[in-house]
Amino acid sequence: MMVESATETIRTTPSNQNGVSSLSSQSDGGGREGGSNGDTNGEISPVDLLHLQQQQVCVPVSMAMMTPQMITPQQMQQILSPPQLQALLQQQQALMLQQVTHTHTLTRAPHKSPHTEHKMIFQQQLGNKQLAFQQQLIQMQQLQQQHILNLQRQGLVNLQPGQGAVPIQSLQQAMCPTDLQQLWKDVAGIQSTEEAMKHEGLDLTTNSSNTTSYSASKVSPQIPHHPLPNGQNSVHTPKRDSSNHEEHTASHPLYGHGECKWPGCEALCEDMGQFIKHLNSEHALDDRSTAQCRVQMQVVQQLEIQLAKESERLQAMMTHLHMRPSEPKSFNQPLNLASSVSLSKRESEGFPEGLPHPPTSAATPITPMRQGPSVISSSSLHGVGPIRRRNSDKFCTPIASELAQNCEFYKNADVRPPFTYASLIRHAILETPDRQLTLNEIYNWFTRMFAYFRRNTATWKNAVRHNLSLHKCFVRVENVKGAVWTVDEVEYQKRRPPKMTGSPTLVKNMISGLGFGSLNASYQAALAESSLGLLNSPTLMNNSTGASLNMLHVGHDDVSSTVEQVNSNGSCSPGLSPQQYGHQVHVKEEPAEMEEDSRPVSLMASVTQNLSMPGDERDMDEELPTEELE
DNA sequence: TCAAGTATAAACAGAT
DNA sequence: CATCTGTTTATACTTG
Repeated sequence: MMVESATETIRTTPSNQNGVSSLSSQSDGGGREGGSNGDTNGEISPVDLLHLQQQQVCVPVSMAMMTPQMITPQQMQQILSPPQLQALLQQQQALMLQQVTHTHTLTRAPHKSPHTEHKMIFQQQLGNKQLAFQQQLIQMQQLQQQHILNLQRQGLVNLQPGQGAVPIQSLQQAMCPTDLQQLWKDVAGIQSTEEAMKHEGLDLTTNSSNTTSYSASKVSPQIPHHPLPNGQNSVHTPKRDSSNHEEHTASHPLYGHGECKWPGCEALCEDMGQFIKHLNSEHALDDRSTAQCRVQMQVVQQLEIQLAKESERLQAMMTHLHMRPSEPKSFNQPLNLASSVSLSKRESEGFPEGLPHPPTSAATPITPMRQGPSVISSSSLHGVGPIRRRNSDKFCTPIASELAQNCEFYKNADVRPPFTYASLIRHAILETPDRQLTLNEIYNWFTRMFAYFRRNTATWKNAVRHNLSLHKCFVRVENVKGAVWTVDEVEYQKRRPPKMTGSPTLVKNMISGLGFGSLNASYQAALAESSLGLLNSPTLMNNSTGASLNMLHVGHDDVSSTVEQVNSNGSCSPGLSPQQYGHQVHVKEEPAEMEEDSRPVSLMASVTQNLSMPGDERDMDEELPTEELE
C-alpha cells in the first residue's frame, strides 16, 4: 500500500545509497527509478531536432550558433517560467496555424491551375528551400563541431559518447508537461486542417520537407519507416537512439513508469511488449503523430531561441557587472568546482555552443532567472531547482508571490515546487483565514496546489508530518474538531539566519539550483531556498531591468502582502490571477514571447484533466481532495 | 571538519 | 485491526 513511494520520481541515487535502506532498497527497486532517471520522455536527439526544426520553420541564422545538443530539458524548464511556457504554447499554435495557412495560401493561389502543375511549382519552391536549409544546416553543424572542439580543448566540455540524447530525456517535464500535453493534444485539431489540405494534393509537411528523416517519415512513403517496435524512428525522429538507449538498458524513451510517454498519451502499458503494441497502433506514422512531432520540434526551437536571447542578455549583464565573460575562468572555475559532478555533464550537454558568453555553468544558470521576458519567476527553475532562498523568505514571500503567479502551473504540472516543506506548510496555514489547518487540510492543500504532490503520497506526507513535528515554528493546537496546526511566525523567522547575498556561494547555489538532474531535487530545493533570495522576486524577475534591481526589491514583497495575493481558500486569487499579476509587473521587452502570457493559463487549465490523469491516477484516486479540480 | 538546515525513510505510539 | 496522526531517530546532502 505504501508502496506507492516506489514511484517516487524525485529521488535520485544518493538517498538510495545511504544506510537506511534495508527497506528502502526494496522499494527503490524497479519501478521507482523510472522517475528521475528512467523518465526519458521523448528522447529526440537534439541534432535531429535541429534538423527537423530547420525544416519546419525558417530558423534564424543566429540559430546556427546554438547547439541544441547542449540544451538540457532542465535548462529549458528553467529558462522558461510557467507563463512563458504557456505563451510559448500559444506561439506554437499560432505558428502551426500560420504554417497551415501559409501552405494553404500557396496551394490556393495557383488553385486554378491544374493540380499537377501546381504541384510542380510548389515543389520547385520547396526545392529551393531545401537547398537553403541544407546549406544552413551544414554550416551549423560545422560551427557546432568547431565549437565543441574548442570547448573540449578548454576542458569546458566533457562530451561523453551517448550523452547527446540524454539532455532531452525529460523534456516533457522540463517544459511543463501541461503545456506540452495541451499543445500536443491541440495538434490533433490542427492536424485535421492539414489533412484537409493534403487531400487537396498537398502535404503540409512537404512544405518543409527535405532530407531529414522526419519529413521523410511523414512525407515520403518511399522511406521505409520500418515498423519499429518502438516506432520512434519512424515517427518521432531519426534519432540515433543507439547511445542513449543502451544506457538506459532496454527501456524505451517513450516508455516509463508503465506508461506511454508519448506526448499527451500516457496510456498504461504493463510491459514493453504491450507498450510496443500500443506504440505501433496508437502512434503509428500518421498525420496526428506527425503533427505532434512537429509541435514538439517547434517547442524545442522556441526554447532554443529563447536560450540564445537570454544568453546574450547574460553576457551583457556580466559585462556590465565586470564579470568579464571573455575570461571564463574568472568565475568559471570556482563554479565548476562547486558542483563539478553534476555540472560536468550538464555543461557538456546543456550549454549552447557558440554563445558569446563563457560556457560556464554559472552562465547558464543565471540566465534563466533574469530572464525577463516575463514571467520568469523563480518558478521557472523549479523542477529540480532550488533557486529559492529561505532567508529571502524572511523578507519577501517567494512562495506567495510565486504561487500567486504560477499557481496554475503548479496545479497542473507534475513539477516539484522549489520550496521546502516547511515553507509550503507555513504558506498553506497562513493562507487560511484563521491561520490554522488540520493535518489533513494541509495534505489537501498540497495536493490541490501541486500536481507533484498528487503522487508519492506516503513520502511527502511523511515529510509533512515530520516537518510539523520537527519545526518549532509549527504549533499544534487542540481544537474543537481536533488538532490544528498553526505557525509561530517568530519561530519561523528565527530559524532562518539572515545572510548572504551575492556571495560566491550564492552563485553556486544558483548553479546547483539549476540542478540539471544530477542532484537530488529536494536537496537542491532546500539548499537553494536557503541561499537565493535575491533572484527570486518574481515581480522583479519579470522585469528585465537587471539583477541589481532585483536585489533591491527583494525586501519589498513581504509576507503579508504577498500572502494576500493568494486566495485564502488555497486557490489562485480570483482578483489577481497569476497572469494578471504577471501583467502588472512584466515589462514586456520581448513581446514576441511574452505578450500573451495571459492566455496560456486558460489553455493550461483546460489541460489539467488530461494531464495528471493516467499516470497519477493510482495515487490520486486515493487522496485527491474533492475540490481538486476547481 | 563541523554545524545547520533540509529531505527521506522508518519505527513507534496513541487515537480514531 | 487498519488507518491516521504525531513523534522521534537515522542517514544523506550541501553550504557556511
